[in-house]
Amino acid sequence: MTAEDSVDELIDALVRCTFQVTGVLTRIGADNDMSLTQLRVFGILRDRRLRVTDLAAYLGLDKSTMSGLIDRAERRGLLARAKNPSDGRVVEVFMTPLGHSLTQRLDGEVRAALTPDLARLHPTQRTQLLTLLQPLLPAE
Amino acid sequence: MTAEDSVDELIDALVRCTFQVTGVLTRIGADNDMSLTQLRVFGILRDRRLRVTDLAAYLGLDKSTMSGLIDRAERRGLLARAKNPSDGRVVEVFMTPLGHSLTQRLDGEVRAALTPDLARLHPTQRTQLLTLLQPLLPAE
DNA sequence: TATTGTTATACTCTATAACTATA
DNA sequence: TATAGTTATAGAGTATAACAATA
Repeated sequence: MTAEDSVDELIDALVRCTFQVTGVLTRIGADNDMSLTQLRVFGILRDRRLRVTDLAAYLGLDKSTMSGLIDRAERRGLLARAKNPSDGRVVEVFMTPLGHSLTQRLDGEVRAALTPDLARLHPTQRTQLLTLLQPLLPAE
Repeated sequence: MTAEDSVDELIDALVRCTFQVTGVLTRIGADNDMSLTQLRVFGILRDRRLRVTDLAAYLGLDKSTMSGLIDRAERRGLLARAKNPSDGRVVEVFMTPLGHSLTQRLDGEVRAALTPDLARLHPTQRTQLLTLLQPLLPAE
């Protein structure tokens, strides 16, 4: 097997793994009336308050798309908006207590769903996997 | 660090990695007017011809959703439908030559996008990663 | 009656373009 | 003028319910 083949095979596994994890996230989201995108938004806002534009850039979405996403989450009491006092154009977005508690619950469900598979790896292997995934993660 | 923490940390990396790869797939799909779901459909039909219901089950979608997805891809000449002669209710779906060539091109783009990251791993590490991902892949 | 697939409907996600308000 | 955000619009993705055709 050539080096190129080994990369191709790995990419194949990586893509299938991605769809697998995405399936888990999508299912758990759907059970709670949350889309995959909403899940990402909540993951990002867990420990931050961001402006609409920054949030959109983070997710690779248009500002207008963000407006809609925020609208719907705000209507459900999960997110809130606040005007920035030093620049009247800016709107900051952050999670409400309800949003935080939902996020925590969803995190628990995701862990519960994925832990059984990962538990089949030895602790040493888990450490290895964590290390090997680093090159794929977004640069800081 | 406890064993549970190590699993949690790994799940975190796995989810971030998933969003990263999903971002690559979404971007490449969007450049070719293909959604993530369409990409999955084409991945599945690469070497198969499936009935509408089986395709829906495979993707975890409703039959009616499949009808719409197939409609749009058929209108673009990428997929085709055929009646099953032995059961008049069944419709089989398969890729056209145009669909196949598009799939090949997209595969190339995905490889080109992900290879640089993976090339930063040694061949030995790539083999390790491939092995460690197996427990996460859907059972045969 | 049960199964396969489509259609009608409604809602979310998404981008583009046009707009308002602020700087 | 430029930037931040919203709104109007249009199309894709999604599920539910109702339907037609076949078994």
